[in-house]
Amino acid sequence: MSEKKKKPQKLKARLPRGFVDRSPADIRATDEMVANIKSVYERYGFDPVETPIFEYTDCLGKFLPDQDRPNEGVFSVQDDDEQWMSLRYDLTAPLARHVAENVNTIQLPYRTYRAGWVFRNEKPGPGRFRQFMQFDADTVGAPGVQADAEMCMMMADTMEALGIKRGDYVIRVNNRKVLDAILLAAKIRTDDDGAQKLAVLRSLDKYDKFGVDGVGQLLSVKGRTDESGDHTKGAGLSDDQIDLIMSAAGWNDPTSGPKSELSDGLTLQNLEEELEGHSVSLDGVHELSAIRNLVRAAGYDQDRILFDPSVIRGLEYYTGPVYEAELLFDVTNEKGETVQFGSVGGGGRYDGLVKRFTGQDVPATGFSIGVSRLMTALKNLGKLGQDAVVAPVLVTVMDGDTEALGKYQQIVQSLRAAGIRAEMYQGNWKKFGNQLKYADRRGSPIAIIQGSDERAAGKVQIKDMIEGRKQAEAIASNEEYREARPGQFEIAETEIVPEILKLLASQAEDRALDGQ
RNA sequence: GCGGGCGUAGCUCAGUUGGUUAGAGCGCUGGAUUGUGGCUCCAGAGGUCGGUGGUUCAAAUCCACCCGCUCGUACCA
Repeated sequence: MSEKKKKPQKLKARLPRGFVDRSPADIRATDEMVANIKSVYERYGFDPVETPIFEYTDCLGKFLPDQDRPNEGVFSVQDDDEQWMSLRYDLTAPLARHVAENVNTIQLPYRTYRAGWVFRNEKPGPGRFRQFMQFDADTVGAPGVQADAEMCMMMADTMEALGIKRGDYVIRVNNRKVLDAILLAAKIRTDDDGAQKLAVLRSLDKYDKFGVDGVGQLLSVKGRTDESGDHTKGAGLSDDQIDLIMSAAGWNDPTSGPKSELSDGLTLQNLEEELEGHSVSLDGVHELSAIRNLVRAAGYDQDRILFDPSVIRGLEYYTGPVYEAELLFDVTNEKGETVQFGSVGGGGRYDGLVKRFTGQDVPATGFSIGVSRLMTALKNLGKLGQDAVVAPVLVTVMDGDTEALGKYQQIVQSLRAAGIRAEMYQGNWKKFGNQLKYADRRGSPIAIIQGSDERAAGKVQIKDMIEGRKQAEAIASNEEYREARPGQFEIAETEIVPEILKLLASQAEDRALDGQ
């Protein structure tokens, strides 16, 4: 056998799927967004609180099946005492734990917000990650629908604070009790552990995606087959049952429902009429009407807050009003395709979540914004990163002796003291060309050059990198190019700070003009 | 989870019916040029052809399984 030369196996650098490294631009955009959201919540009188990213698995939710492996979908590890801990998958369950644990010291109603990373161990997709940021606001200990109405208004205000125009978003509101009443009226099976109920809710949730016909198929016995030939089993309802649900939701009436001209008053009226004849509870409808009256009185019209029976949200813990924020404008992704963006946040009333710990009723309502997701949309809308951060001014190094280096440091510090981003070149200074190349690639607006001649004369060369690039286009030969030193001028050392400030201001002005 | 498509250099891709040493462009490094980015020219580095096994005299190419990416679907606290 011929001996193949064996190379040391290089370790493959790789990121677990569904996770991303965040770029400077992303981090700055997120910070900007989070600050905007925060200012709205603060104005509404909410205070921050933060919980750790790990919790004991049993505190996270009631979703733990009795298996030796904690629920799929969450990242879990065992502590050294063998207790299961999990990375949180939302911010609501940890908040419920926090409130339950501190119920004696927390003044209810407790109005609180927090932003944080959450983790889901699921299949990632475009815009869906296994680590993403949520920004939540909750009112704990508030039983009335006023609290829900406030949440809806605050969500609407948040959208606008982020620069999303009125009409480009809508807050859709529904009520879990309404859904329950409709399902009761339609005589959905109750002897199957809620399987049919879940199937029906999931079908209704697809209204946005598949429309009336698609939902009808999903509700029926036969189910729905998509383009790829994949078949989804139906919920098994009769035509009469489907009819009842459709007409309660108002989907067989073109003047009602979410795709109409936003006539949510009709939707509510229609719901009430449909449900009245079936001797089921009208509480849900009445709650929705109350929310409607509250938000309308506060000036939030149906172009901002709209009632929509297709809003389902999480199937597990919501007990009353549920709401979600949807973007209405088209989002184009980096491949140039138009993407149906849909919901960027949502929430609802979860009256049972704290009670799991305390046994006492602690009604709560809150919502969550998908920060990463919303950021993608805003980026595409051009609402973020408008004023990109200008790269630092580069002080180049011509001589490596202590005296010269000291001088460069002194220049850098004087710029910094004046509030100018500045840095001294930290690579191999002996290749001067590389220093300017570095400045160029890095996007530095200005390079400062001081060789021994300049130092002796108390002068520095200021090189306007942007102007230099412009002038270079007219120069063909490299010799001439070097000779010309485009965009460069000499000033006295003492003038560095004012000259740099002046040049930066003029560059900023040029950028502003270009942008128009 | 289920179904389709794809996987060749850092990136975008070519690679004939299975046939010698797997190529290009861009990028990267060095040089022309010890104090000036761009342009131009020269040179160089960089590959387990996603992995494993199989068929064959011979596999980047054919087959099986696995992994990854991607599209649809299911699930989504």
